[in-house]
Amino acid sequence: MPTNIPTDLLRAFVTVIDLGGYTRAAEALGRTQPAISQKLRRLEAIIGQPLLLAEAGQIRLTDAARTLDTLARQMLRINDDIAASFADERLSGWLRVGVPTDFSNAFMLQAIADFAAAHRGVRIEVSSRASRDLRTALAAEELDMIFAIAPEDGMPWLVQSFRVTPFWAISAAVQLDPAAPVPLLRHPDPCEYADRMRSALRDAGRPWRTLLVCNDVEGLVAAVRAGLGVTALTPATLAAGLRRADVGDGLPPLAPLRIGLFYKHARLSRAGHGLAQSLLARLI
Amino acid sequence: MPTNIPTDLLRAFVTVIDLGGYTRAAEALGRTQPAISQKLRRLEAIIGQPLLLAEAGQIRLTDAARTLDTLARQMLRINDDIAASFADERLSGWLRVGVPTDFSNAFMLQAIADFAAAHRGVRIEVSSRASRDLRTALAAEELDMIFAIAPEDGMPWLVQSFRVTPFWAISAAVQLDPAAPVPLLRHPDPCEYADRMRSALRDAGRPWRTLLVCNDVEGLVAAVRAGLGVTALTPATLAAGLRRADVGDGLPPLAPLRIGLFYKHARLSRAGHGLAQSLLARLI
DNA sequence: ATCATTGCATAATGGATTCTTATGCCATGC
DNA sequence: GCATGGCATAAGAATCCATTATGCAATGAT
Repeated sequence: MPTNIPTDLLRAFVTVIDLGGYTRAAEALGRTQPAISQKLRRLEAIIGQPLLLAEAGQIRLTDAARTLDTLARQMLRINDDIAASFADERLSGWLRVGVPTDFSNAFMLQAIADFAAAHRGVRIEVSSRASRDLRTALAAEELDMIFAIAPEDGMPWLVQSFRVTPFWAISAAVQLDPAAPVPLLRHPDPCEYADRMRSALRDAGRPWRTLLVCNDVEGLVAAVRAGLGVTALTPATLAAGLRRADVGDGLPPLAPLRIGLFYKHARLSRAGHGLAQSLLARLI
Repeated sequence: MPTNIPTDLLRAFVTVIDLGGYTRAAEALGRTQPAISQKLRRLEAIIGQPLLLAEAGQIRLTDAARTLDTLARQMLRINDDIAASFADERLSGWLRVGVPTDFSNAFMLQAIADFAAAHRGVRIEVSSRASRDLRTALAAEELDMIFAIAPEDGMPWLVQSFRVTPFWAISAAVQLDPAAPVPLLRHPDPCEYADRMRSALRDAGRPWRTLLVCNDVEGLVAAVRAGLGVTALTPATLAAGLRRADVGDGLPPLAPLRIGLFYKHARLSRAGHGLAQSLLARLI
């Protein structure tokens, strides 16, 4: 007989974190402040460890709380999926979505566009920046929902993550000279893909030369297609005229990275949950 | 303010399905039969639709119930993950795990072996069969937990699924003759990979010839390495001496398939949940 | 330094929820 | 025709949970 963790306790937990206080969480959830206090206490009793430390007007998370935070958000996402599956209401609202520059590709935009087409009442504003800027923007509530690279050691507001393995892309018409340094085309630093290309080459003892630094993926793809050099792409960004390159071309495999969906449950509208569900269904 | 779906209602729901009756579910959950009845009624009130129809000693699921079943199991899996995260107990027991023949590769076995090494009290018996046989075995409770190909139209006991995109593998030393029929190495029918290879070739108007039919992946890989022909592999099964082949080699892309983890919540021990969690963390 | 303010904890009460016991109903099978 | 197994329903009892009222600690302003 497994332990059932009441959903409303988890909801209270993440709401307190999202809104930074018991009193504000109580307002948002339509309860009084002592009710939230008791919910947190009951949750701590179930978990068997303290979770939130009230400290100088700030909420501090224990280690257990950080672990629970990620899992609780996953569980609430499914809860909201269930609710949405049977609600059958017209979604509407205004959503500010952030995607990393190196992932703002046709695939993601297509998925968002499809959702927007299916829910005409939802206005979506997509903003494309570096992952770390996206996380700052989510914290500051300038964005409602972001996809960003997820640090392996965890980070607040992570709802779901999935692995993406980048690979080398080269023009279909070109063979790499194994004697010459690898001609690298990449995004400007800081960039997870650039990091992975360099560390893979470094580990393999293969020299390289950066030939082009370009902000958007389309530019890199065009340059690769023109035969200028190689870059790291993902299955979603591999375009016509390009092929994967691998050990056969003298290029070492690239380490996988982890993309995460982040949002604050207490801040996201039903339309936001709908979009999250729709995107994750296509991504996983 | 979103709807919180009480975890215990979902637990009752899947337990009734898993054990095929209210009375048996009541025993398993340590409640009386009317308590389970009422839980189900409350869940139906939240969902807004009838879920289970008692019919001739059998439980029949409505369409809504089938939808809910998958999501409820996902939510309970996370619930049990949370419980396991803070329980910190020695796992022990006996687990019968099923993996599809075309997925019983080193990667999966390694992951299972790692878990077994970390939890010495758990004895694991891995059984490798065709996906459809695995599902029958799960239904008959000859297996506790299976990975199997998930039909797109849903199927009972699906807890989590993820996409796998197969690709063509060819010996690194060989070029395919574009004029000749594609030399196919494959598993015996029924096989999802074989289906995908044939339908991709058929759609592309490319003729093929089956050169070898072999039950296990290792045999196919050896044959591909020897230069006999091509087969469909996944990232986890791609071995040394092999390379991906793609449109550049005259081979059309293969359709992705969906692998699912299936188990009956009411039947799976804590050790089983631990293994599920451990495997999914490495797969997603 | 003092006092008001903000924010969480705690106690006690009332109400709502949910379990149990008791019982009824409807199949199926002998 | 009657017993049996299995779910539904009703009513009482126990539990759970939210509220009001109040206390306490920390912060910040005068």
